[in-house]
Amino acid sequence: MKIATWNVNSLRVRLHHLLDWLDTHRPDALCLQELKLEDKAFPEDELRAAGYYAAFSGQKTYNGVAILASSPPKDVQRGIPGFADEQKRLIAATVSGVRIVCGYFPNGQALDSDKFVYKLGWLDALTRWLKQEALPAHPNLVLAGDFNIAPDAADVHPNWGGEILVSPPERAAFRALMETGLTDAFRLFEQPESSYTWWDYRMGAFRRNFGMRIDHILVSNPLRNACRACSVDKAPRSLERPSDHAPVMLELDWHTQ
DNA sequence: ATGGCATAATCCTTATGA
Repeated sequence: MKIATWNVNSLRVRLHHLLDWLDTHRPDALCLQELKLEDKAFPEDELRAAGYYAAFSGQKTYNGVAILASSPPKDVQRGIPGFADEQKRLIAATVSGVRIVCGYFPNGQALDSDKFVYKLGWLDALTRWLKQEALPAHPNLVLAGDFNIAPDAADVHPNWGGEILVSPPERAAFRALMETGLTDAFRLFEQPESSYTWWDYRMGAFRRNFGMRIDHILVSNPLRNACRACSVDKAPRSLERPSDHAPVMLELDWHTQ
C-alpha cells in the first residue's frame, strides 16, 4: 500500500501536476494540503475520472486539506474534535483499514507572533486528541502532511538563518507528538544527505537545494514493521509553475482490509 | 541569503506563506 502527502499550494493551479503524478505513482491514498479553494470548486469529477475518491475540507484563499484514495474513504472527520478552528487544516478518514490523518500545520510566522501561539495550541490539541482518542480507537494510524516543522538539524540547510520552523518550542511540540507512539517513517530508512521537501520560490533555492524537510509521514507502532520504503519525490519541483513542496511517499507492506 | 517569488482576492496593492 502506498500512502503519500503533498502540499500542492493551490489545487486549482496544480491540478494537472497532480493528475500526472497520480497517473505515474498510483498511490492508494494521498493527503493534500493548501487546496486554497472552497468545497464547491473541488475538482471531484477530474479526480474520479483519474480513479480517485476524495474527502475534502476546503476554504477560500488559504488552507484546505483532502484525502484522495483509490477506494472510498470511510468515517471522514474534519477538524480536531474539541478544538474550535475556522481554518481548515485537518481531515481524517479510513482507507483500506488504515486511519489516515492529514494535517496542514500552522506556519507560525514568527516566534513573537500571535500566529505562533496558535501554532503551539493547534499542535497541543492535535497531540491530546491523538493520544486520548484517535490512537486508542485506531491503532493502525498514519499522520501525514505539512507539519511546518523541521524536526532536526539534518532537516534544514545549514545556512538557514531564521528561527521559525526550527525553534526549540516547535521541535519540542514535534517530539511530544512522536511520544504519543508515532515514528517518522522517513528516518526508518537510509536517505540521501540533505533531503528536503520544501524550497523557497526565491533566490533559486531549489537549484541550490536550499530547503527544509517539513513534510512528514508518521506511523503508529503497529504499522512500523510494515514500512518498506519512504522517499521524497523531487521531480515535480522542477516542473513549470511547481508547488514549492515535493511529495513524500510511504510504501507499506499492508494487505488491503 | 528571507528577499528580488507565488497565490488569491482585490485592486493595481495587500496578506500570507515557510
